[in-house]
Amino acid sequence: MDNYQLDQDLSDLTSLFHNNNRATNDIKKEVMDGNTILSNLLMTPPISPSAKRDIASSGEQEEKLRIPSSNVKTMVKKKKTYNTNKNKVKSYSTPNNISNALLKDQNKLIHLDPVPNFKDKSEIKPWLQKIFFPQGIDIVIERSDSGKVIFKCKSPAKRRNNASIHQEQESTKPSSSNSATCPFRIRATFSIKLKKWNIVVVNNSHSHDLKFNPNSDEYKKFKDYLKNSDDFDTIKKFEELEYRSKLNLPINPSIIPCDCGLTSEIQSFNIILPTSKVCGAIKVQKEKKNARSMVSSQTANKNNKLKKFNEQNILKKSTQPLSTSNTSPSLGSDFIDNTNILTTGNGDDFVLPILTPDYAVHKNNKINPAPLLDNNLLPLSNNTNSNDNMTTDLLEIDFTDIFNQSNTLSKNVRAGHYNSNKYNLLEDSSASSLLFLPAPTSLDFGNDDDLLMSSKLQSVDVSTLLNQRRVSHSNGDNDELSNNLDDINNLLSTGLDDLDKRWEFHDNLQYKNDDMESNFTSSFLNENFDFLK
Amino acid sequence: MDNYQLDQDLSDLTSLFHNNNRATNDIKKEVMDGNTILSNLLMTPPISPSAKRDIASSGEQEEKLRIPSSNVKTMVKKKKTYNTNKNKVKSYSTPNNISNALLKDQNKLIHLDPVPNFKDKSEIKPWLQKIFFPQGIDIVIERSDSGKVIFKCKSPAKRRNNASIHQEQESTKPSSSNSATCPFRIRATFSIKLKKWNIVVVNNSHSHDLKFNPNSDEYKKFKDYLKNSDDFDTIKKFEELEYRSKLNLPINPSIIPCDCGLTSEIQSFNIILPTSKVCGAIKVQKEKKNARSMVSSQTANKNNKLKKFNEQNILKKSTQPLSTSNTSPSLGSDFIDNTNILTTGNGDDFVLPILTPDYAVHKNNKINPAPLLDNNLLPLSNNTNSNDNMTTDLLEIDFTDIFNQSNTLSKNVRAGHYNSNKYNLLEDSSASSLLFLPAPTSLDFGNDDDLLMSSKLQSVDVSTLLNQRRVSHSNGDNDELSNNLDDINNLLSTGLDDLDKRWEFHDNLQYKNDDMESNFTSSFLNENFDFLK
DNA sequence: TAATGGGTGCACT
DNA sequence: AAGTGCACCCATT
Ligand SMILES: [Zn+2]
Ligand SMILES: [Zn+2]
Repeated sequence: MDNYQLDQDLSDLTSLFHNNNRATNDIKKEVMDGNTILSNLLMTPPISPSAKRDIASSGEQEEKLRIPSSNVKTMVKKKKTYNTNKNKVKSYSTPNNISNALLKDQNKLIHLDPVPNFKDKSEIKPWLQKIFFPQGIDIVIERSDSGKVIFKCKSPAKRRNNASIHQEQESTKPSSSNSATCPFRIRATFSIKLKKWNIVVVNNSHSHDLKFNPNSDEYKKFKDYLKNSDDFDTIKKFEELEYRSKLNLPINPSIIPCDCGLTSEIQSFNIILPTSKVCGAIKVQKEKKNARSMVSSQTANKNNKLKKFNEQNILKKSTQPLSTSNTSPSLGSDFIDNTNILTTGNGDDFVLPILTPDYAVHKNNKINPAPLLDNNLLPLSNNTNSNDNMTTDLLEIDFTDIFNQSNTLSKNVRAGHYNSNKYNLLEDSSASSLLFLPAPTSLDFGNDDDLLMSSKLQSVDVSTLLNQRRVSHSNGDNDELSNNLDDINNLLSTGLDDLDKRWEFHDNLQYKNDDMESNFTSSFLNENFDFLK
Repeated sequence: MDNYQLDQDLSDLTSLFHNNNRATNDIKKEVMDGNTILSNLLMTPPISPSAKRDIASSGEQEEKLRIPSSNVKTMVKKKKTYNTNKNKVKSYSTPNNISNALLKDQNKLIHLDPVPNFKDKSEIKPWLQKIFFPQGIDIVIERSDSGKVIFKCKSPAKRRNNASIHQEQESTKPSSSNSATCPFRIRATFSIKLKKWNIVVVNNSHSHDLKFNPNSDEYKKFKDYLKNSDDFDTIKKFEELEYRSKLNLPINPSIIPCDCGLTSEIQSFNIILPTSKVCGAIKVQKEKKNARSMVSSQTANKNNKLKKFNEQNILKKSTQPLSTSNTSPSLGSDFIDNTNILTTGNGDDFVLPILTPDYAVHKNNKINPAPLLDNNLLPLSNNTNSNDNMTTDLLEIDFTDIFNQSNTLSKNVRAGHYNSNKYNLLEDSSASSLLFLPAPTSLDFGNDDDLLMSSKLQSVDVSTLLNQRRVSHSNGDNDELSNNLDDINNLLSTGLDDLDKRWEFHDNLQYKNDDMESNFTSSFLNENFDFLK
């Protein structure tokens, strides 16, 4: 999965070492003489991946280092590791509370509980999509069988449409941010004893930004499913989500019901930017267990048993999973009695995340906008999406209250409310999670040169979001206009409070925008956010 | 895929560096002081994969080494290449002549012509399997849509079953010879205009040995297909092929009819070992064309057209491709008038390849036997395969004539007949095929230290085959017996003729065998090959 | 279906 | 030699 990246790592580390050797050539001389082989190894210009594999795997790094002969088809000892997640700390989350868990438990297993009593394997994905689309995570099935479904997230950076002709430059393609490298996984396994599906978020981290994309194929299929399920409530909620996304308004995940039966009221609207990058994830080290008595693998026909079970019992595989059921996954009556449920009590003091707007900060300090927002962009036009049969008039939604509310409550975050939440039910694994950043009790910007606003758990208020939104709304061309941040900062100054240094960008920061968008931003701000002035 | 291994490499290299630092601590002292950052970096015990990713992707390794911040996305330019095969030299082959073409045209596109008028996409694979199973190529579909099917070969080296318990050593797995790396491809594309399927062998080379494996899943499915098709002729032929394979007898590809309508009589039985490694393949270098006028990609909806065509016309997709048809792909009446057909005339002087027995020679001079031949091994037992309903009694087959014939005719190869064949219809592209080895006019063994008997086009006779067969028939355990080659050579001396040096193995050559197999070999030889004495 | 990890055929996009 | 969603597999502990 990650081999290109790791390959890069290896060669980069190699050249690090190499440069290190050269830079301190005199001093290193004797060292190199004492380690001729290693040095030679690092001096040879291109080490092929396979050659490097051979080098690294040649023995247990005893005393002598030897250069492997080429063309050797060495049998590389390679051991699959199993049960690597057994050592991970478990956390539990209700589906409604998943956004908190995703933020906090980045190196834990997050058990989703409760889950509906799925009648069919195909019902799991839409149910999860209801939860994870608002989190900006577009899930697809990576692998499945009769008793297991592994979901991964379908990250963006896909095939680009070449709009311009005579394109001398090749279409750039991010080499390390495709979905294959993203470690995020959700595992659903069916327990025949309990006759229920267990759902666990396995690797809660991402190699890419999180952004709800209403144009994705998966989302379209998901909407079709909702229509076929006559789940009008969810349809309505997702229309709101969609609209907010196109306006880059803050997204409140709680607007989507999870159908888990626990519709705990969400009372706090504090806004938190979720981390968009892998930040706290520490994969559990794979332990080498010495040979213990091996059980004979008599479980070979387990899948067959499971199939038989499915045939004889409730689960019936449908050939068209997206159009099968009027059985919308739902309602408390479907639930199995589960005494293991750990809930967060009454759900008070939840800190809900919202999604970062459509942008990505790159190392070279360019802000790359996400591709193409369609022409539904303008909020007050009648140019709504082509989805017919919708029951809600989106123009009737009033976002002002939400903004006021979040703007107000975000101050509670700074006042320390954030740390008073009680959703961490198990012990914190901070001992093993060296990279984990605790939730901030005060906002803390501008002290991170390269990261800009990502990579940290950050509490912001609506003005920040609007500011980001402005930056993010370019349409993907290469024009680079220098915008006047001061205007925006002045406009939003009443909302900045004590957060003055927030938008002191790097000197050489460049970001993209276009005129239409700028105009729209200004007028939109003027029309809708008088309270900021 | 390989990230665990590369991960290992990285940490191994890290600890190499680390140990290096410690072992030469005094000298390194200053170096480390001058590179505090790097050293610290390497000193921290567990570098998480993501952290390593971040480290490696930090810029272009200029002069200063700095610790990069996380979350940097580097954009790597990567260009898809299209029409890479346009520059390849085309050759044409009838299906019956494919074995020649595969041997000779290793860096050409081999157009198969004629092909039947397939009623359904699903008919293509079985038809190709009839051709390529006898070549030792187990094809699977890599990708398909309504107008295209890409086949690749499913190479061996799969998941091994662990026979022994308490296996301290991990299951070894060849790291570079899996099917993903084998370049061999067959492309079938449907032409709407001609209303026919065109089939082209695209990359005629392999990264592995070619060996017909009757135990493969694909072959079992293929046999099921044949049964459902009531194609008794083919069933019979493949039973013979299967039996020969298990006895490691030479396989004559012509025994399988191709149903192309051209049943040209095969008259020559010269035996040639096909190359088992990538030897003559030169992949066409992907050319960078400077910006030329790009044609607008208006072919986006071609697939839709094809689908519509398929719906309106003959092609109907069946949901169960292996059990659909009594329409066995067959017979001249199915053919479309095709004026482009290039044939080989009367098919005289064809040099037919046979497959190497079940072995693989590795660089370390160990002969690794192919996995597990089942208990059908003994030729004279009634312990035939569990496939019922077969119409032939395999025990009635007399192999002696075949051996005599091939033994006799193999001398024609040495006499120069081999080069007199006329099947190369297009101009030879020897200018661009630097690695292509012309067909040998005399046999030539023992001058290849490492490759032993692979990587070259070689003509052998039956005694060689028997000898190889003996070596190959171990059953995969790790015992290494030293066998007495002299006995075999004496036994077969009358067949060796002028080929004396053939079995002078390398000194440190070790090969595997077991007692049962040795006994079987001896008795089998004694009973059936009196003519050799 | 105990839990967990992975390979890969192949059709959809 | 499209990339990938997904399912049918199998592996180890
Ligand atoms: Zn992800
Ligand atoms: Zn191959």
